[in-house]
Amino acid sequence: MSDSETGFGKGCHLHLIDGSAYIFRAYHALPPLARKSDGLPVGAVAGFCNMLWRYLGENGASADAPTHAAVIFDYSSKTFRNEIYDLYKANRPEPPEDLRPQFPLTRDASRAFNLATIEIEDFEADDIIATLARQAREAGGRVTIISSDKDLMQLVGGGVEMLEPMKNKLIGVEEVREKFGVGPERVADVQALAGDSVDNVPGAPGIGIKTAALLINEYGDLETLLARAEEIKQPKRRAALIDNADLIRISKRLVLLDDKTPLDFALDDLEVRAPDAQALLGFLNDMEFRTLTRRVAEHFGTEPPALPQSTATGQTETAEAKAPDHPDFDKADYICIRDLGTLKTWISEIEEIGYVAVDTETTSLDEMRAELVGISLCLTAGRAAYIPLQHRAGGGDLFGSTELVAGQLALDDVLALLKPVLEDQAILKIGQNMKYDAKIFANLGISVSPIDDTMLMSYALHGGLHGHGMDALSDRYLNHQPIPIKTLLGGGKSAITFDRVGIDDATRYAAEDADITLRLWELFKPRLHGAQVSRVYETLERPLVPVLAQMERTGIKVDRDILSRMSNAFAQKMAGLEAEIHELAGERFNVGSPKQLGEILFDKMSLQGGKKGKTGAYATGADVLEDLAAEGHDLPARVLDWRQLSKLKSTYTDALQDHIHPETGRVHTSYVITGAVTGRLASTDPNLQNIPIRSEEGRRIRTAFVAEKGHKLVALDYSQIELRILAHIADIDSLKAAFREGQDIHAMTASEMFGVPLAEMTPEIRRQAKAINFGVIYGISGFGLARNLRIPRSDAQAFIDTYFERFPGIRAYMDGTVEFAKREGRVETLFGRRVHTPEINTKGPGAGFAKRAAINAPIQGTAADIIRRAMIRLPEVIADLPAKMLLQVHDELVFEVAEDAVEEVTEKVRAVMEAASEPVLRLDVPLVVDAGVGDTWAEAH
DNA sequence: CTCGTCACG
DNA sequence: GACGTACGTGACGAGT
Repeated sequence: MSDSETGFGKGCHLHLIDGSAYIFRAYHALPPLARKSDGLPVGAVAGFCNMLWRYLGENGASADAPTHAAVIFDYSSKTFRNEIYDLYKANRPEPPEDLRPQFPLTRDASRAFNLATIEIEDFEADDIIATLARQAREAGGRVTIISSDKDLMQLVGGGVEMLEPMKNKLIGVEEVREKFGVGPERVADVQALAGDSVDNVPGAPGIGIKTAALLINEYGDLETLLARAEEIKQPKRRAALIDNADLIRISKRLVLLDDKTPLDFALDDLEVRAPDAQALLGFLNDMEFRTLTRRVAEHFGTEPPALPQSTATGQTETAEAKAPDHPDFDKADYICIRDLGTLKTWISEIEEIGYVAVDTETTSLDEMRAELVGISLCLTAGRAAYIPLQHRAGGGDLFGSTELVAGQLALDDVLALLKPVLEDQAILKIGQNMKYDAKIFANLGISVSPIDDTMLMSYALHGGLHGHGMDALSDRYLNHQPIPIKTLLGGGKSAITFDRVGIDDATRYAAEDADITLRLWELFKPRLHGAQVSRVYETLERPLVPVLAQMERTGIKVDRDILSRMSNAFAQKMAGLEAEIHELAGERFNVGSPKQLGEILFDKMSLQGGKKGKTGAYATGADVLEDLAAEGHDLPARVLDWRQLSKLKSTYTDALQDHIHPETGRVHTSYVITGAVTGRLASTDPNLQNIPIRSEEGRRIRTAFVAEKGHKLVALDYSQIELRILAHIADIDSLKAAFREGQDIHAMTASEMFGVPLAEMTPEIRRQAKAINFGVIYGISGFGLARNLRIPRSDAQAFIDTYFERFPGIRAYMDGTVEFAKREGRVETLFGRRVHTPEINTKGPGAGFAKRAAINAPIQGTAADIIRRAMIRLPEVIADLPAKMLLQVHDELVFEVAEDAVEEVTEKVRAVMEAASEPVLRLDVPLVVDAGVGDTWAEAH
């Protein structure tokens, strides 16, 4: 330990930059970029250089500037940890091909910036960082580790802190505690227990960070815990620790950073040096980074060197222009409006500007039950206001006070002033998930229009890349973490509603939401055009908001008595089955527990079946039980019956009753526009898109969905829409002709493939062809088809080969789509909706998923776009008819129609649906819509 | 709070 | 050459 004999000491500040993490960040954050002159991939290098330049800019002037700094890299993926555990990081994908040649270039870049550049064979960057941090700490200096790697959190404390580079967030002991539930010195213990699937650290099965922290806090440290594992009360936990003690100890050695890495230099060698203009400019110029070269040249007051050739423009610009925004939220100017004068001033300003960001605070996420508590507005970034309206005193008497807090404007007065603004066609109302706010205002007789929605803008721009909730968007695009609602409302049983939140807290929270919304809007709005998704946003996303809001508020009538009677019947049958099952098993157990069932079947009765998956539990899915039942075992057959009833009862007949609105007597689902990456909607609370129909027993549940007296339910659905779209996209003449002639498409496929004339078609052959047709839409694989049809894999593969031979255009479509996705990172529907496929160029099973998803997305997505177009047109078409649109189930729309108008409505809706792709898109195949009418949904289908 | 299971298109 | 796979969802109970 002679390394403290250097000049580094008290007053010194060492920055340690995790170079490898920077590279991966840069690589994934930026579009692929190649050097113009020779095509060398340099996107990650460009991003890396930009980061370093920004880093130097931010730190050079700061009072807390580092005196010493180094960039540390991983030497290779193999380290001493592989000696301890050969599977360490074994499932880490290989770096992408176009990244590999950039690794040495990033070292060159780091040196060009005159930063000490360190990598050591056999040791991870983390170990080197740990060693340097220890040395600096022992010498009395301070250390800042610039990285987001959670492993490094072990090092925090005693003058060492971390800086999360993207969010610019400091991580100290408190933040580590927040993340791991223990202090930095025990982080490795928690990691050893919890394991890490990314690095393939085994840990203890069934124990995550939460449980691990709990145990470590109770027993002090890992060794004590392992020594006293017998004392643990929970049998599963106890067993997990005792059985895996060795693995846990190995895990600890894997996660524990080695702060004794042999180094052949001293801290003093890391002293910060100004970059050498010549060297840096030379390197940047070599890389042909035009913008950065110019910027750096300006900084040094020299001329940028001449480029190797004059054409080096284009892509480099776009890549380098993507510096994240850094709005300063600290300066935010938020007010609370408590008098009408101030409100009027704000309103005149809104009228002048012509737009405003709006957000409502309410007592519930369910718009049908929510009460308005307050409204926030934002005019310009940083300037926002909150209008408290219905805050109530918290605590108080046992029954919950209903007293309004003083100092709030009267709801009616405020709405009277705001209604003209919210309904003014010349004022754009901007929201995040506007459907919610629009429904709240609709409850109060206000029809908000026109609107913009930042959530939908993000969906159009970034579908497939990430979620579109406000927290995620703010974090990602504004580098700002909004106040979590949990800090105001608490969690779990003791959670309060927003009306019980203090007005000061509410103002900070609500005004911030409107502020963030406005900032996101300013950022996204101009990007829509550049990304060529303006039309998608304007014609497929935004106009859907009022349509869905109306459908959701209308709801569908559900007959409680029918459900209740079915629930009782199911309960009786289940009890009978349960008794039989216990009898067959020879003991009582919870039939609903896959774990207990697995043990009964495979341990006690020793039937054939294997362990599965990460948790080590037996698989007891329907396919497994069906196989066992087919072998003549009664118990699994009974369990299958029991499960069906259990599902129907708990998910449908019981749960649906709770969703019947007390006042309307109807069920009001909520559609999530951004719910599926393909453009499909998702339905929640309750999900009305998965009401049973395939089994006779389940189908009866649809008899509880009824029409109002004097009305009928009319259901219209697209016939084979996805196969028709496939025929069009892949341009398959024979399929297109079959659809034009109205043939049975599965029979026709079977006939083509197996050479059976249509007249001699058997149901079995047709069934197989049908499975293949579906498989094609899903991105077929021999394995998948074999499993679906329960035939040998070789047979399935032979089917697929025959299919592709007969329909070569389909294979061409698939290959072309995957090719496009690999090149562009996304696929598109026929209407231009973009679905990103970030995983497609990775190695490992993820790429397989991404490939099939890429094949499926244009088909499923185009179908979704078409029904969206129909839904958007329909309100106007049925406006003067006694008909309401109630539900959408992907390819089906359900209406409630006065009896005497059924025929007219059906034909008008059918016409709109069948022509929904036009005039933008003229399909080579007809779209056919089937219709059904009845008193209940079961009859209408 | 995650997993297995199963309902739909 | 092995691996692990049909696409897209949401809700429930069990178990921790």
